[in-house]
Order: sequence, then structure tokens, then C-alpha cells
Amino acid sequence: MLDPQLLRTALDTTAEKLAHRGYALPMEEWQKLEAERKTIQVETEALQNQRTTISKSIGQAKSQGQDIQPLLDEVAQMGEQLEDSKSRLKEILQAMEGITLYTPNLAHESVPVGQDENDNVVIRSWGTPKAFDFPVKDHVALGEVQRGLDAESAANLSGSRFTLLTGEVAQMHRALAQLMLDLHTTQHGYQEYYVPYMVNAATMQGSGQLPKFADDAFITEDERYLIPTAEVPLTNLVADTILEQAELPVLMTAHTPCFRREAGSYGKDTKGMIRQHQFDKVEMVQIVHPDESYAALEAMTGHAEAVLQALELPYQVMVLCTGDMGFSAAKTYDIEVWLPAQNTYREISSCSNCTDFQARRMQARFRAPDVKKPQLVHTLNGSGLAVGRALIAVMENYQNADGSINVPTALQPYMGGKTVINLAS
RNA sequence: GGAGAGAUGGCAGAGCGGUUGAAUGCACCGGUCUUGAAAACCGGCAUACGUUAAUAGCGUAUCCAGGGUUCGAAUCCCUGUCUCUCCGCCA
Repeated sequence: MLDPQLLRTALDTTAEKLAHRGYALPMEEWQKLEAERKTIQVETEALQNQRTTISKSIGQAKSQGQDIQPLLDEVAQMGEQLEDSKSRLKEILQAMEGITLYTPNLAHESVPVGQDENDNVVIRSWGTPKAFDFPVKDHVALGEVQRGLDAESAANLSGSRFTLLTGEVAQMHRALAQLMLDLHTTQHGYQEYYVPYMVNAATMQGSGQLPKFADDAFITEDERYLIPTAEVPLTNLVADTILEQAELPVLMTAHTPCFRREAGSYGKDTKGMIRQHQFDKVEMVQIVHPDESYAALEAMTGHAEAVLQALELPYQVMVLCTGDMGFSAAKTYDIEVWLPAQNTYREISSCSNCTDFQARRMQARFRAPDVKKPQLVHTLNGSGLAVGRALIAVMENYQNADGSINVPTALQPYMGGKTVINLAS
């Protein structure tokens, strides 16, 4: 949620900034509502004040044994007017909330203005794609050779966009998640969490998934949502709390499955396990002082990169343009890993500074020693990394001509010292 | 799943439907005293929104949440959520 003051005092420039993100702020409607809100709210509060005053004097008169009938008559007239005024105010406030809850965050000034993913900008790259002297297989083919990746069985069990992993491929998937968690907890200062995979609507709204993106989430019969990312439960841990400044920053990480409807992505990445309804991810979340959030974004992006460097996988870092950023983000870096079979870089991590946008929705604040008023914290989240895609990247980048797969050095301790997966022989 | 109890300020804990934003204690902050500290004493100590130049005043809201009764609700009624105790079941 944006600062409502911004919409009152700087409506034009705010609307312009939002337009860069492809969001058209309904300015006229907003201004009309705001003008009416002002009048009605002042009126309602004045009426409320009058009634309270009279009610109190009724109490006094009664205790002194005086006749209260004249006072009752006086207040009787006000009742209806107050009710009307109240309900009108409620309508207006709801209508205004209907606008603010659907309005995305403002982009940071350093974010390039652009339409879509074609306008994202490469910031840096790391590593050199390996030159193969044989035709490379994609992860689907490699999975077949290793008898470890089975889309058909998963489809029989569940439908499309699910994957079944077996044997050493499943083990490597698990090993990757372990490596990531260990790296973040021992090297980067994050505390590990185990979190609920189902959350309520208020939690989904706090981090920005609801109400606008309800179609993207799976919902249970009792109206709980399967988490689309651990960002949702982790970030909401500070909802409705006031932290001491000394407690900041809070660094949290969790390995969870993520569930996404992928509505609107029909026909995209239908082959293989690039885009699934269920995938594992190690997530990083930071709760920081507002002055620190952009430095924290750089650091967090580095934490995600560290995983790829440990796995010795070539990648590039992109800054997303205004038109391609997520709803809650003010600035986002995507990290793309090299996939030789696709001969391109594919997203494996996304790190965002959400500034005070989620904090305002959740009422997550901190108290500075010298400032009386609690202030909103800034929140960040980043994948570190998507485990399924990391598995794909390792399989494809570490493949041999016979379809066997070398185990990256960093991963070997997590796989009982195995140096190669080779079920083909 | 069955039976019962409960939810009040940072914490503990009062609160016959009437001037209660809410007693009291602890914690915390400031002061007096002290060489310093402790103790004692004095004072202060919520959040949001509105109005406003104002982080000044004033107003409104908030005693789990949402409805209702009433001139008036922390207090009464209904629904929901959560917590605790006992029984059952269970990884």
C-alpha cells in the first residue's frame, strides 16, 4: 500500500510514476472520494461528539434524580442522522481502500523505465558458459537417461505442471536445498525457519498477494491459501508488531514448497520442470531500517549469487524495468542462470526491496530511540534459490556425453561424496 | 470430535451498562535525594485516523474480531477466531 498522504498531496506525480508501471490510477474517482470523505468524516465525528456529550449528561442527570426525558428527546433526533453519516463514511472508506489495495508500489528512481521484460537491463554477469563438444541434452532428456525425472507419472497423479523425481536426482534436489540453507545460515547471517504452508487471507493481503492476485493462488475449502512463496509467512511474522530499532535487521530464511496456479501462463514452458504448480524454494527475507533497505537489496542479491558461485553455474544479474516488476516491489534484481539446452539465461532468483509497501499493509513498525512515533520498517525478499530450477541448471551444465551428470564440488558432501550420477551405464 | 474456562495497555491484573483511554502493581523514561548506585519520594509513560503550518491544540476510534440491544457498551446478546484444562483420536 502506498502512503495515503502521497495520494492527497502529490496525486499527479504519483499517478505518472504508476503509469510507468502500467497502472492507471483512477484519479478522478479518487479525488471525488477524497473530497467527500473529508466532509463526511468531519460531519460524522462532530455528530458522534454531540451524542457522546448528551449521553454523558443523561448519566449525570439520572444519578442526580433529574428528569432525563428532554435529553432523550434531543438525542433521539440525532440517531438517524448519525447512522446515515456513519454508513456513508464507511462506504467511502471502503471504496478508497478498494483503490489503494490494488495500487502497486512506486519504483525507485534508479529503476529503468520500460514496458516489459525486453527493457530489463543486464547489470553484470559471472562465469562463462561451458563449451560442449557433443550435442547437449535438456533436463527432460537427462532425466529420462537417469530415470529420475518423470513428468508422466506426475501427470497421472496430479495433472500437468507437476514433476516426480526419483533416486539420485531426488537426492540432488534435496542436497541443493540443504546447501542453500547452510550457506545462508552460516555465511550470510540468516536464521532458519520452518513455516506453515497454508496461510489465511489477512496474511496473503499483508504481503500483497491479495486481493489483486487471488487467481494465482490455490485456496483450500476452509479458505486458507497454499503459500506461493515462503516470503508470505516469513514477512508476515512482523505483522502488527513494533520492533525496537536494535532488533533490526531481521534476517530469515526457509525452505518450503511453493504453490502457484500459473493462471495465464498457458503454453509457456510446458515441457520439463521449469514452470510447475509446486516447486521448492529457499527464500530469504529481511526486515530492515528504511535507511538500509537499498544496501540490503544489494547484499541479498549477493547472497543469492553466492549459491550460484558455489555451484559454479554461470549467471547474469538483471535490474527489472518499471513495467516488469512485481506488485509490491520498488526495485527488483532477477538472477538468470545459464541453461545450455535452451542456449539462454533463465530466471532462478528474484530479489526485491518492497520498501514500506508491505509494512504498511501489515502494520510492521519499529521504534527509534530518538523518535517518539513508530515508523514503518522496510521489507525485502529474495529467492536463494529456486531449488527445482537449480536442479535443472546443474543437470544441464554438468552433463556428460553419455547423459551422466557430474556432481558440483560444493554439492558432493551433501550427496555422500558422490562425484557423478550415472544410472545409464 | 465431546465437555468446560478464558481473551483488558510492554507485562501482571481490577473493572454494579453511565463523566473509563480504562484502577493498581511491575517494567520503562525524567526529576529530587546521594560522592556514585540502590532505596524512597515526585512526575511522565498507548496506537491509529481526522483537522491543522504544527511531531501544538481539538475531535474520532481502539479493552480478540465482526454484528446486535441501548440515549450511552470493556461491561448485555449473537457469530467467528485464538488460547487453556479434561476426555477421545492421532504422526
